[in-house]
Amino acid sequence: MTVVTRFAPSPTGFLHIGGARTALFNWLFARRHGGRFLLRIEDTDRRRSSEAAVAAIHDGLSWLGLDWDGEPVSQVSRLPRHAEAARRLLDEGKAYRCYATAGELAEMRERAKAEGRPVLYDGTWRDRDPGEAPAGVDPAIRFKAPREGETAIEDAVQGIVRVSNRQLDDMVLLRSDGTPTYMLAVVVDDHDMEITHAIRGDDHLNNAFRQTQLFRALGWEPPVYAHIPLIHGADGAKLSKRHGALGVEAYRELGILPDAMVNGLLRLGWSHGDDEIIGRDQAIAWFDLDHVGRGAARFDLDRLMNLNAHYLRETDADTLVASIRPRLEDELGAALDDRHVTRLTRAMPGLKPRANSLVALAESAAFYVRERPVPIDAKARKLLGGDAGSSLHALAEALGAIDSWDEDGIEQAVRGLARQRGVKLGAVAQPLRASLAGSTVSPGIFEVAAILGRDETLGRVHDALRLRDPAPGSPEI
RNA sequence: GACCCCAUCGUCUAGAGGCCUAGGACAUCAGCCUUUCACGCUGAAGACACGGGUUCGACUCCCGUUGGGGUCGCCA
Repeated sequence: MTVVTRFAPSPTGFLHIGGARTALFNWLFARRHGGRFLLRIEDTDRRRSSEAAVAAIHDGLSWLGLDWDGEPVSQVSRLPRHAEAARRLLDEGKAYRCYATAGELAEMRERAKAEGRPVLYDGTWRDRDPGEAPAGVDPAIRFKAPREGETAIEDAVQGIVRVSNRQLDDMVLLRSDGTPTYMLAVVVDDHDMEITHAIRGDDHLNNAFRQTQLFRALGWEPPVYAHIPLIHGADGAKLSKRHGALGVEAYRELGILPDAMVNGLLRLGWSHGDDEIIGRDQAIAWFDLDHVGRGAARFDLDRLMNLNAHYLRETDADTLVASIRPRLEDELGAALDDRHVTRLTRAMPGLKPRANSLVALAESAAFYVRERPVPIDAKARKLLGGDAGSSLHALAEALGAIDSWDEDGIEQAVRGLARQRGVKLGAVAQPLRASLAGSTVSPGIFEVAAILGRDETLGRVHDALRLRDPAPGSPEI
């Protein structure tokens, strides 16, 4: 039997991390078993569905690298099929027409609530003579659910879960306007798409009972259900759009790498012993339903950032430069040329271990490609004050005398200078850093100078000197 | 309210009756490394919600309590 899973979001907003994780688990499970992973857009509620949301879901999945098999299925397109199933049930006496109005239903619920009974449809039209149907009212089609006994599901994550049939009422299959409800549509589509495993959020656990009944009534076998716990917000409540939940694109904006996101989402609810860093291929090889946790988890940005830092370090320089290029050009307001790109590429090994996101990486890389004079921040200016002047003069001289402009040569020159002046290395290295990076923080300063090149380095040192002692008439920096 | 699910450090988790003096990771703190900041390394602090059983022995099994979450739509 080929494993077939599906991700079935309703297109009412962006793809948030809960949905992303559900998609990931389904994708992983399908890939693990060499099966198919399908995408189905549950858009039977036309009023709340939007094309933009469908696009956002596609974008989100693509960004995460969760490729689906075949064309996405739009649930509305299958309306005739759904109606057909409802009609069949009607013909077989397993469903009936219900003429209750919205008002009557609301009243019914009020009453049940007041009397402390379960809030369920009371089945008024279940056995009522259709001849009593009020004129001019379009009926909804309801499922004739079993009233005795219980319904059980064997959930791959939750174990056996059973509920008394008295807790389940006659759900609507077809609305009075003839459109199918979610319950009917999922069952028919899961069957037609030959879904073998339905991995979805815990919030669907209760639906599984009704869906199982429907499957049986239609003479079909339900898929294996696996209800995974919801991801909660920092306050422990359900993650929802109105709850400040972020879409995956928000994490992309934050400079998170897809691999880090996938790893982070994976570890939220699934584990493999003490392993924390689990790459995509490893995840496919290892993923199973047995190790999905049963308790709800909260999403922790710190952990994600740590993972992101790891994957950042694993990424090669060219890819990284390409990734931060748009941000950099945006920041600089100018296009980068080949010289800049070469510089950045050489700088990546030094920059990578200091960044935990593409945003941070771009920020820390900016000084490499800024035009002179580079802006000097407040802390760096302090380093350039006091007696840094003579150090800088001496530095300019020593650097100017270097034969081979490489990291070793520069280090020798600068260390030699410090020794010669009887000061600690920091006394000359820090002013140099401030001049070159415009900041008190940067990769190793010999490396920075080597990558910047002799002319740029000396130019920036002289800029710093000018900043200290502006020559008459020269512009303030 | 009814029904369903869940419950290990602040957070994510390992743990399938003795391997637990409860392990790992993030975060926190201290130290090392060091030209800055990171990275890295070393160490510290930090949890089995509570109460009953079952058992020679419970984090692990059962029951209850408490707490949290979910669902009760002609939404999905």
